[in-house]
Amino acid sequence: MTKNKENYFDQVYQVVKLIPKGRVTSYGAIANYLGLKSGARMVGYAMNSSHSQPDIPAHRVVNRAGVLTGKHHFETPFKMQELLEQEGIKIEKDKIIAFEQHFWDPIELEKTL
DNA sequence: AGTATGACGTCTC
DNA sequence: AGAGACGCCATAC
Repeated sequence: MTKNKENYFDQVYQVVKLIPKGRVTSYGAIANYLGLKSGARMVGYAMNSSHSQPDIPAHRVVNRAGVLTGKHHFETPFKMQELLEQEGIKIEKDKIIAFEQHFWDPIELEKTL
């Protein structure tokens, strides 16, 4: 398979789809889980490509500060905040309140095993 | 084909 | 302690 580019792009999609409802994670957390400590940018960029994926809750992925940096890439800049609020997450000034409280890390998956 | 930029994060000065 | 620059891999022009 020469064109089988299972980049960590696909890995990111899998992890993002595994994010439990009402929980959020950060780009760095995913990158760290995949082993890319500095590849946080790629995680976010993968989200940009997430338009090719049907079930990518990109609204559950925010930056390290819990800020909805990518909200502008959604259907509407308010869609991201709306989706998060629907899951019980409060947002203020595009920032998640009690971010660490809703923070979820893919590492917990293996840790729970 | 090469350059520039990007939904971030960490290191260094 | 605050500000600036770099790194990561891929896509776009």
